[in-house]
Amino acid sequence: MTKSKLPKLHSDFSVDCVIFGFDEGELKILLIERNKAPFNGWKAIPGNLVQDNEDLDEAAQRILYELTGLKNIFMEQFHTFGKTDRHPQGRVITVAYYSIIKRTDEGLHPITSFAKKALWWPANSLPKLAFDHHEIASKALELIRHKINFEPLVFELLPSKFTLTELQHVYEAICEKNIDKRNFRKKILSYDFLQEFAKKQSGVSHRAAKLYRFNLKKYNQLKKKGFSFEV
Amino acid sequence: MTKSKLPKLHSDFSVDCVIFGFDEGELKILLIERNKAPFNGWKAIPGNLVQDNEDLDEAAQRILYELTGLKNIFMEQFHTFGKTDRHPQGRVITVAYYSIIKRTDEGLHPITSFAKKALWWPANSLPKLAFDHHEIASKALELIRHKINFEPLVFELLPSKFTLTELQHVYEAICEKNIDKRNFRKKILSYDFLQEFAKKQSGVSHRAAKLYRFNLKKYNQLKKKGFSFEV
DNA sequence: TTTGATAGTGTAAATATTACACTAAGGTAA
DNA sequence: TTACCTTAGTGTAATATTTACACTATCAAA
Repeated sequence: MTKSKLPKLHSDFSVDCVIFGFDEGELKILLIERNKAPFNGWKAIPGNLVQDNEDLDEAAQRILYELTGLKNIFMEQFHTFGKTDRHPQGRVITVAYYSIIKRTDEGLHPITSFAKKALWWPANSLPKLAFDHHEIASKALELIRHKINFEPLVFELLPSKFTLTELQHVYEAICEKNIDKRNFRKKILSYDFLQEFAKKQSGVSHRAAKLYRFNLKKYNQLKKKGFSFEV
Repeated sequence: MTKSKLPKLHSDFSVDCVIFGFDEGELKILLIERNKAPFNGWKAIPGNLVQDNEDLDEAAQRILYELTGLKNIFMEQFHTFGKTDRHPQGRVITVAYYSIIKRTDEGLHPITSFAKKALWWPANSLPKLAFDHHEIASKALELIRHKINFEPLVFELLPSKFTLTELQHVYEAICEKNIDKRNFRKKILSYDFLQEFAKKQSGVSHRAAKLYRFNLKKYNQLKKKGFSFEV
């Protein structure tokens, strides 16, 4: 059998995008309300079939945009879900992606009619979800709870200027534990990848806190030298 | 549109199994020699198409067995590779699994004619491989180099009775670094999940070393308490 | 000018990590 | 039977990291 006579193979598979944000002191997950069978009207993780000419990463970008309006979100693949009965229309496996972003409500609306709307939901109390999306969301949550201790994910959740207390609160909310304020500050500042702004916080009715930004360049330099981030 | 009238979806996708073993002081990877187009005669990671009625994990078990004769190997999914042009016959994504096992040559032979033979190859100097299997193998290697520091993978590579020196050598070979003997022993024994046998090593022409075994139960107890393994 | 709220800071004790070199045991060969 | 070769097995002091813990500083609003 020569190469050119081999039978053509065809596949249907999907990607699902688990997007986390942080707001009102808690971790949120981005859901859509489906506008299409199966599971019409159900809440779901934004996801859809991959096109034939599309790499998986590209598909994730396109699909997230079409269903939620969010663009240029860096997502990383974390698991592929493939139970035989996970999709009522046949054998469809799905490659799940995750990302962590600064929560925004601007431009948060579906571009196609596939979804009725897009909405943020508390990650700790998921509603009933379409397909096996509960399993997918849970696995993503577990993953970021672990990763947050070794990678600078939290800075994706915060605005570009933040106070150390805000930073600490994000850690505490996601890991569900209390952290000693002095030790936290000592440690995070010792890494030397946070940069102080000249201007302080304003508009608060108490002593204004210093504002910081995350210096990715410095972080990467440190990382290259074998430095290991841990909170 | 009601659920029952939805179009049937069909998929072709594969799994690939990256299996690591340890022998002659170095890490080995299990390859097959393909006996089928495309890439007839090439070396490849054992892998094949998933059947419609098969979960991914089951498929990995079946395919590894058919291509290499190995049975009941616990494998874990680690990444899905999905470039549009990765398969000459069309759009086929592949879910890659990895495992780490005690190297064996008994029963190491293909069950089906899909593979000419199965063989161990040094993981650090991969030959030319079919498809994108070089990328898959490299990613798996990177993964286990990282995981070995946080999970008790090494005990999968060793016989059930081993000496501390043997254990140390596995770490040194995989991480490509030297470890201080006294510090290594102090640390690994302090975790208290190694159990000493009454009988010592035999058949060596020097002082016989104590034999140990890995106590998974104890390890899991410690892990539950929030203990974190690190070498 | 007092009050309330959060920012910001230091130290001592405990623990973990590192660097480092000799003696012990057992088999082999002279 | 002794000397020797090879690998097993062990301890300590110096340094670095982690933990626990409580008060003063600043600012705005009342």
